[in-house]
Amino acid sequence: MLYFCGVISQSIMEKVDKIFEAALSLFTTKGFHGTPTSEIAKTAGVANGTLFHYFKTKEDLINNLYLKVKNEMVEESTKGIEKIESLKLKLEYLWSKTIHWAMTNPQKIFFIQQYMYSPYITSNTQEEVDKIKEVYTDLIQEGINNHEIKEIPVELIYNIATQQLFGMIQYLVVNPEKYHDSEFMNIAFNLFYDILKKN
Amino acid sequence: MLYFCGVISQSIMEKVDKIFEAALSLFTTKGFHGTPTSEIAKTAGVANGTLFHYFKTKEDLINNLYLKVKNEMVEESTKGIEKIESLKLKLEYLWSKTIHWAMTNPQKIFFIQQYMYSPYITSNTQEEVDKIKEVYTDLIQEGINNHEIKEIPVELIYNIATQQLFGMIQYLVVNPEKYHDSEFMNIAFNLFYDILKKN
Amino acid sequence: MLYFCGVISQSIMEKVDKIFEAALSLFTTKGFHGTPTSEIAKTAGVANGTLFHYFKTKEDLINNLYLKVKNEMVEESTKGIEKIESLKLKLEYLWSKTIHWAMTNPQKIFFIQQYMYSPYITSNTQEEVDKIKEVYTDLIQEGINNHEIKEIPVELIYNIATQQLFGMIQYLVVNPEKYHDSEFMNIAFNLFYDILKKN
Amino acid sequence: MLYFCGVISQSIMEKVDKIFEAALSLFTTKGFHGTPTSEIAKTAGVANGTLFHYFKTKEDLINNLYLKVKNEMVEESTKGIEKIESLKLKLEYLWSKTIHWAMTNPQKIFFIQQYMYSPYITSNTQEEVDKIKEVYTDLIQEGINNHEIKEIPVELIYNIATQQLFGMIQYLVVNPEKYHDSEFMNIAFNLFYDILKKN
DNA sequence: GATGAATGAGGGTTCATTCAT
DNA sequence: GATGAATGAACCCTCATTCAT
Repeated sequence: MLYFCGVISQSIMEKVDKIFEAALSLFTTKGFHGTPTSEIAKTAGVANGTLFHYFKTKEDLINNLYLKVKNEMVEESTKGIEKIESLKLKLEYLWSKTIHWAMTNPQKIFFIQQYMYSPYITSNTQEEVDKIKEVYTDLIQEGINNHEIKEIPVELIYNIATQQLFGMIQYLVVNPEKYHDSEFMNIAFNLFYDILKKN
Repeated sequence: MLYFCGVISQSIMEKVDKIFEAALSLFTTKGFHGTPTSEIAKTAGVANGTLFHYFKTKEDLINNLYLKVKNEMVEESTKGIEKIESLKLKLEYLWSKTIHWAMTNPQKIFFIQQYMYSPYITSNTQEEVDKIKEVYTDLIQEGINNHEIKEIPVELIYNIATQQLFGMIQYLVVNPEKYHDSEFMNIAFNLFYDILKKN
Repeated sequence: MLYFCGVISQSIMEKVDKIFEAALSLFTTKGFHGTPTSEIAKTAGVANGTLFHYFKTKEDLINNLYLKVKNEMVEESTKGIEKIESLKLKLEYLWSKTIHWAMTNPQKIFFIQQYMYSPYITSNTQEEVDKIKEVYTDLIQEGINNHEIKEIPVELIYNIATQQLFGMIQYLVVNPEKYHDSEFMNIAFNLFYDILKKN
Repeated sequence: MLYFCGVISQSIMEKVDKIFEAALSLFTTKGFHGTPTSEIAKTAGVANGTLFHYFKTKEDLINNLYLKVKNEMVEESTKGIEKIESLKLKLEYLWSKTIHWAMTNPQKIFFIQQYMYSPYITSNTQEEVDKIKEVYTDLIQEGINNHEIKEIPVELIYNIATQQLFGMIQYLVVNPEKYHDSEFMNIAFNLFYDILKKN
């Protein structure tokens, strides 16, 4: 994938990004099958064939898009976390950063939810995603070792925490005024933290 | 839709059900787009045209299937709940029945997860599904009124509880031996109940 | 074709006629291909299969309908002509009766115009129609023999006269008020008669 | 529609024209419904999808074909008419040129007759065709103003003349030897002209 | 005779992908 | 690299026709 290269001409960068942008919007609203590659190209303002210079197939496009969005979510929510000392504050940092990212990128979070279990996402991509999630599971494992988090399988905690976070985001998308209610958000975080914390 | 009628000849009933069964299996493994109607018909052992005799379009089929599966999940998990007195036991009943249903119908729970946010499911269907979920939200509201459940918006609790339950199911699907470990299941339920229960 | 029989139960008669009526209306407005037999049946108020009791195929239906309508046009326009003596008056009688029939049965004349050259009308049907038109060609031949009509091939005169009549009907359909203008109608007939009459 | 552009690569021009040619032949002999688009493409020597690259639907194809053929008929029959002075000679020129075109393009005239009243031809197309026919109605109006043509509504004269011409063409198609009989053709034209000319 | 569920061949159309320019 | 005309396989859906009741 050329777009991972560091030094690339501006115009090429722009084209790939426009394709990603168009694909994100269209896949989310119309579905994978409901979106012709021709429409993606048209929306992106490039020629039909150009799309296939950057992505071997349509599936290749959605898989790369999925990885890119997942990466972005993790990067955005973990950026600066190393400065924080206590585990609880780290978790709160992650939790609120993730929610912030979701609230400012509703289409992206919706895209993730929609294609998480879709058969278009290959197992190869899933494995890549699994590597990314180690950032989170390592933190959980550390908390277990320090007796701050319950002694429960890491995978289970991760699943439950992630899913619960998604449930919270869903609620905030429908009730965005709550997002600015700090008292509510405080209670909400404790709903999350209480599951993890020991005793 | 004839299959809603009470008295119907066996053979017609069988045909619609065979179509549902084939569609469930194929949509789950190959996706909506990846499954030709011809393959559904062939798998169901009926003619291609027969499918369109019962369902106006392929989308009509998946929407009816989604409703049917959702209904089944709720019915199976709530059957007999009226005999139980305490709220906590009611919640445990629902929780374990739902997990039991999911473990014995892995394809159905996977189908729900996969098509929950898909654009193929119309808003009309979503509204029907929302009516079904009242069984759960009524129970939560009752618990809030009795001061047994936290005073948090019902919608939020429902979202978080549901999503967390899905997280648990995902874990059990990957680690089925845990399902028979009653100690584990006990801890697991408390992870669920602790979020809901007041202090 | 059962509907040609003299003694038939009322209900059967009615069904065939309702099918004819529905087919006439639908074929004219939506075309042969654009009209499913199921819609004809539904419009006629009979079951889908009933149509195929009376007509072996859809083509059989349109061919019989075409013959029926053509027959009706000829019968309606020639009824009572035997009482008239002069050739000119006979022609005027035919001309005005045909126009009258067309104006009171616009759908039928439109149907004839539309399917006259259509490939759905078999050569067999065309031959039947050709037999019907002898009523007219015989009259023309008689006029030629009596030196009242130009000595031009009968077929040509018939073609020209028929087509010109259709041209007139088309005009009257668009401008129906002219139909009640007897001065106009008189001029119009002479446009028709002048081509035929010798000198 | 690219084929309307003046400067176009030969190969594109050829493809559209081959599709038109194939469609004309097949629609005329087998009817609109009786002709699969796949057969049109095959006959034209292009891929099935290519047809839909140039025409949005099958109906779009027949409408464009109808317009093209009508246009050709008018252009062929009016080419050079401006050099002729007298109205009678102009009419004779039009009449004989039209018949000539019809005799050398029997399939095209048959196509026009067959689809003139068909529901596949949209009202939009009919309006376009109506614009073309002004060439003729203007000429008739001019003749009426000069007291050379009967004072009868232009629309009526146009209808009658057109239809009568079609009647003549039909006759000539069945009896082509008459087309070379100049005495016959002379009489034939007078059958046409006598309706129009004043007294 | 009348019905209408069931059929399955067939057709219009779409669209991912290619490739010559 | 970028284009977009061309492709043709594949799919959803229609509908004339059958046949058991």
